[in-house]
Amino acid sequence: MPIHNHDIAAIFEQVADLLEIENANPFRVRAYRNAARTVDSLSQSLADLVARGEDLSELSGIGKDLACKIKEIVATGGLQLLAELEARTPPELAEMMKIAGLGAKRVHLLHEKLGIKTARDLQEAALTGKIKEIKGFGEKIEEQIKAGLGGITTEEKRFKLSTVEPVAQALLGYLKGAPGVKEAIVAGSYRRRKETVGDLDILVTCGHSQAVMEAFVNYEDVEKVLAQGDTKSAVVLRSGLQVDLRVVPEESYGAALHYFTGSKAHNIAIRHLGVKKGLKINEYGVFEGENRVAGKTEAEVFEMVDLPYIEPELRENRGEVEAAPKGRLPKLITLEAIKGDLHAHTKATDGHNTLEEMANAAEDRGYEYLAITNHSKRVSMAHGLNAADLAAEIAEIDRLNSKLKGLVVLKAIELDILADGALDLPDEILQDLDLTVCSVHYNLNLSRDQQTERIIRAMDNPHFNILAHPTGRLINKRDPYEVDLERLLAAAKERGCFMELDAQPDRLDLADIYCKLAKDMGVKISIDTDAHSIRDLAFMRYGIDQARRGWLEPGDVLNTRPLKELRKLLQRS
DNA sequence: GCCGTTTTCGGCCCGACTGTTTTCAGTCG
Repeated sequence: MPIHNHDIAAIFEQVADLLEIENANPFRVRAYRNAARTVDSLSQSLADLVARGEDLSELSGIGKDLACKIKEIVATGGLQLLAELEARTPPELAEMMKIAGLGAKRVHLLHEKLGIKTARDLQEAALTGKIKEIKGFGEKIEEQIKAGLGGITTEEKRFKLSTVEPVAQALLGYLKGAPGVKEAIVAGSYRRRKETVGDLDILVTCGHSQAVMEAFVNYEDVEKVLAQGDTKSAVVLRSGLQVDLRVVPEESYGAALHYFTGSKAHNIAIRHLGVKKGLKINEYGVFEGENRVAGKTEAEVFEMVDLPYIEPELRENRGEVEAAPKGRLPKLITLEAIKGDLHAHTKATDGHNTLEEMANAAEDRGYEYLAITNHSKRVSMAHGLNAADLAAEIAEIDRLNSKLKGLVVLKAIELDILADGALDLPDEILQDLDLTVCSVHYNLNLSRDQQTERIIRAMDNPHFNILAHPTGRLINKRDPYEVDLERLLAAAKERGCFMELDAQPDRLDLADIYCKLAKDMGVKISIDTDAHSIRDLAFMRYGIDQARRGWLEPGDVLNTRPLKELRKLLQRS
């Protein structure tokens, strides 16, 4: 079983939790949490890096000690330190920290004073009223614990960006209508356009904050008020989505927007630059001693630490803070740069619109081209096309193209990559196409090596152009299949193939960190909607969001090319 | 445990709200 970066990050998080409960040096705890974050957002596999003998202490937040620990985890699957911690401190205590109101200190006290080791112990203590008798605890905290115990096993709930968007926009509209509100904006991971959002952070400037806070907690969709103060309130909506509202003075708007947009790691890096220049940076501004020297706009904040403006999508502390002063920030792709969509279905298989309807909708979007990529025969569930069906579709597209003025429909197909790496239609028919997208739909459970080799074998076919939804993941539903993306990218580069960024909000596949890896390795990405209806063509903007998070510029993207140039790029060999 | 054009030792981002308190610790983001 290969060790994933995610597994290593989880072990470091667990170590951090247990150390914190043991009241260890808080900076040591932070070091483990920082390392977990670094490891989790790395696009290359640590197991591979270890195998290649690379120096892991080059990674930010990883020193000599943690580099050794990573090697230990890769070699043994576990960590001696964690085993020792778990022998001293019951691991279930770490789970308890997920209960609202319980942190490391209180969990430690529960263990020390009442001998609580498990969630069951905790429940019993809460029900028999023992908890409120501990000094520092009370009635309310005991109630919070009782209420929180039910949710202890559920995983951290994150909502898809596309799910949250209408909720956020409705609430934002409501708040903009509240008395005295001047500016209102959603910050946080929503503004960074992360594929999933844990909660909403809304920032408001206004005359009198109390009226806004009142309006906020009385919003019709609010189920529970978690906190209500003069400058900060928090609620849970009926959907379970938590929303935090912050009110700041106008002169602090930029600093607050920067602060609440995050990410946390980015903010820490920026503050670190501030500290070096003798500046204090917080949500109210940039301060030199007592004097506010900046804060009205975000650009001012960056300027104070000698940086150009950094786009929200880049603020993950994945190199943007280092790249910015060197003038090496990417000029991120925008929706307007897209000249066409290279993955779309029609009624001929599992789409909902006809060829002509799809073409007209694409033309309405101002596209130069649209590739029709219906499923091939192996995907029988979607009534995949056989060679004769495809021949008929090609003829139909030719007829349509002779009528169309502003748009060219490209003759294409979404081929299934069979378990042995063969493509599921004969080469004779494929040579009549403008391009192919190829994807894995079945046998998702192969080993990492087998899956990688299967796909590379498919790329060996000269008709293979674009690997569609390259990891097969469905956000919050299905993990990516095991595959060595770095090898796939190297193979694609060698053969003149491309990777898709599938813009379906359920997929967003490739993920941001792999888009950046592809860019770094010189493999172009095709941002496609995989549309099954004319409405789905609008998913392109989610793909753009993800591409921007992956540092992609127009030049890194295949379908920013005019048709003539696109055709040239699709010619292999 | 990490990190270094002030440092290889001594720093490490910062503020709001809540609950249990009589001035503050803990939690959270």
